[in-house]
Amino acid sequence: MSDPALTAISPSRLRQSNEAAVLRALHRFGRLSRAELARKLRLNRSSSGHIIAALLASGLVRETAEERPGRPAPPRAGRPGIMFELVPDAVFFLGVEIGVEHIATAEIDLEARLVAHQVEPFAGAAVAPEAAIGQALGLAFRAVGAERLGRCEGVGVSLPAQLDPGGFVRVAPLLRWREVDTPALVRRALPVPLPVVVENDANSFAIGATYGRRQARAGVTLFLVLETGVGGGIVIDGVLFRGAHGLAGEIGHMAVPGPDGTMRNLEELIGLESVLAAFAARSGVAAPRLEDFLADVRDREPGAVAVAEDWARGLAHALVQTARVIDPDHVVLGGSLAPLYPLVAARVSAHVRAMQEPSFPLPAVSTHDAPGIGAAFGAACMLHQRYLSLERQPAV
Amino acid sequence: MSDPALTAISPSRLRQSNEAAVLRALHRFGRLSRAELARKLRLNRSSSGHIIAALLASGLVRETAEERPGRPAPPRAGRPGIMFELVPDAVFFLGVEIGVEHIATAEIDLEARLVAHQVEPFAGAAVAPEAAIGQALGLAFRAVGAERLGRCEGVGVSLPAQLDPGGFVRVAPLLRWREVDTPALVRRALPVPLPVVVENDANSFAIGATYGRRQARAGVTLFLVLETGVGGGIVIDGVLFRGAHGLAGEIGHMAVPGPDGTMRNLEELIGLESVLAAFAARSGVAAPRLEDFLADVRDREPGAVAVAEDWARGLAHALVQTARVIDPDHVVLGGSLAPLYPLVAARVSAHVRAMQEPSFPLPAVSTHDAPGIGAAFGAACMLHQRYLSLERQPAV
DNA sequence: CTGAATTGTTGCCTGTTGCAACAAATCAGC
DNA sequence: GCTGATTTGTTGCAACAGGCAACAATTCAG
Repeated sequence: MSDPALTAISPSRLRQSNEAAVLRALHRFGRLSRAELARKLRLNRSSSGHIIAALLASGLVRETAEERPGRPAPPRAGRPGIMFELVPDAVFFLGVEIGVEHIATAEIDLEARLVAHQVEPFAGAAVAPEAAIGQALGLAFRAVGAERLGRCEGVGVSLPAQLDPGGFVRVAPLLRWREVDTPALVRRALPVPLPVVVENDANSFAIGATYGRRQARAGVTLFLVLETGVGGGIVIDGVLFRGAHGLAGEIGHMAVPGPDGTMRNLEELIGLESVLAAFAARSGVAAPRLEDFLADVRDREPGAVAVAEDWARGLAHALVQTARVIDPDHVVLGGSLAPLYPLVAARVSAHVRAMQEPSFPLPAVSTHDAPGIGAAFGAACMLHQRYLSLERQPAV
Repeated sequence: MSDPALTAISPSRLRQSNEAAVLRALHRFGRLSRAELARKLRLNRSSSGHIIAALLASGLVRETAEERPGRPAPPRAGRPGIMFELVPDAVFFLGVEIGVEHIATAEIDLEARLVAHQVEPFAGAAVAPEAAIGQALGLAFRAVGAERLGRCEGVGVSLPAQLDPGGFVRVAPLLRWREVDTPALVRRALPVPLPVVVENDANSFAIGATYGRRQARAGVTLFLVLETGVGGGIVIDGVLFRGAHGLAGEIGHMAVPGPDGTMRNLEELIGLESVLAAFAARSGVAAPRLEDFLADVRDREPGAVAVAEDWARGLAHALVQTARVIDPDHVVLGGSLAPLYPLVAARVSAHVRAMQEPSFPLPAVSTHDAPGIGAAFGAACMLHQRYLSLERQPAV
């Protein structure tokens, strides 16, 4: 309700905001001295000293004893600074992914590094929202001892659903949910009050992939999750762009001309099921597995190569159409079909170049090998990001 | 260079930021008392009193004498508040558009209302950058008396060019510019040092159209400029989204299936020249004017209607593809072809609905009647927005 | 060993907001 | 018309943040 741009800052919020800025800087640069912090944040050395003292007292930051082995500190005149770093296990964040076939959980520390994860089979469409959330949170908190509970600073939930900005589920066809006040259910299922974020699975994946790669934090990055469906998320300068209805980047149903020239849905063209079906038709294998297809492409079997070529053209078309709209500088491919990309990268590039005028700047395409818990990891990252943003509020 | 998210706040910046928040609130709500301001900005009444006192002293704000006639203030217990409002002519902002065929200027006041504008013919492609900028700024400042010069708080320049984030022109084919350090040229041509912003014409138009309509400030809005070319800009929560290379929303070269099913460039399909050419072919008129075409569509002449139907399908396709990527809640059409939209709105909607699954949320489409100075107005608005943002810096 | 450079600390200062109390101004009800 | 309730604006004081300048501590270069 209250527009953040229309909120004034009070001195206490100012301190909170500056402490968060120090935490962000430490997260980004690893270890810094008071003087370096003062320079980076445009503070006085005395002020950064005060802030460091407060963060030391709260246990979020500590002095680093040993020098980093990799960089032996170039000799410089002057008194050497005392380096500080985040205390990784001072706090932690949980993420859970409620999928159609499995539940995944992830725990990350203050440095946003994965410290624990679990995957468990799950009959998504057969479980009611309340039970599903209870099961997922139960799995996540089971691994957390009672003595560590107080150090949890937030829980993120990822769902294959269309969500409004507050996390309310409008409709989740794959789970057969409809009009579910997920945040309320999550809060009720929590052992202690905690900040909660509920987000779409593709968007969660996008944030998680951003957190995993430093260079993607600046600029505009499009993340695509290539499974049977094709999901997507957009991250702008490290912040998730949801769109008006949380559907930004969801290009799975984008219309793309198929090999025969007729318009098709993108995921009918480059989705996992369609690709395997096309491979089956061309190779004669009855129910091929993805690995078989990838192996055949690697071995340049003509049938597989033809299917891969169609895939490359479809992907290229989607990339070009998307680039025209959001002008990204990075595209990151994830999901189980992502390993196909390196095998046909040259073909994709050729198609892209053929469709664009030469002066048009092209995004760099890369793949992200998610270990199957990408969405849960990303959901946890959303709370890490929030914790390091101005609002380190007590609870929601 | 310095990441804004990594900059701490000092008490003096805090005050500046809170003063700007008061100005933004007054711009948005028109007139407010100290107590109302304190509630909206979550400040103490005493603090808002101090801030108002400072703004009164600087002449940016004044007491409003008479009650607003429209709303006769509902009777309420308690001492009535003293209302304040912006002083419109305390400062002003200039915008200039350097086009291919004309130069336009706009002057807006502190309330972002247009107070003066000019248009002058101009041989864009035949004038060197330095001379073009000199001519445009000369026209803009000629209307400003020497005694008002000190109240100018910024100049925006709009160009049909691809620009990097700093306003440096990479290439402007229509003007035949290449690698031009426009901000430097503008600063050199200014009579006094002033904040300067240089922006693409479609992006300028987008910001200007946002400023003109209140409800568009929140959410995601796509603006399309329909001329011979089709330009575009995206505004997210009132802030221009440029993309990685300033090309976000530039969907003119998006591939769209034409009436015969083959893929075509969007602007070859729905651009002004193509539409008039198709109309000429169908109607037999040699060199039809746009008004003739619109009149024929209105009169339901079969040839014109057929052309309009193709246009509607092309536009619908572009809208659907774009909606899949950025998920906007508003689409605003501008440019000389915009008046065609209301005549075929039902057809566009029908095509859009046919291409989307029913659950997909559709953006509301509307038209914006730019008086020919949309880009210049928008360029000025960018400086207004900047003035009301935290950074009210002395000059650049 | 000396000088230059850099860091961290320490008082003191300025400036901003928050708080509480109070006077002023209005409405509702008797 | 008067009283009480309510809201507003003002005022003095307190709390607290960061800036500044000076100083001691520590290191390197010559």
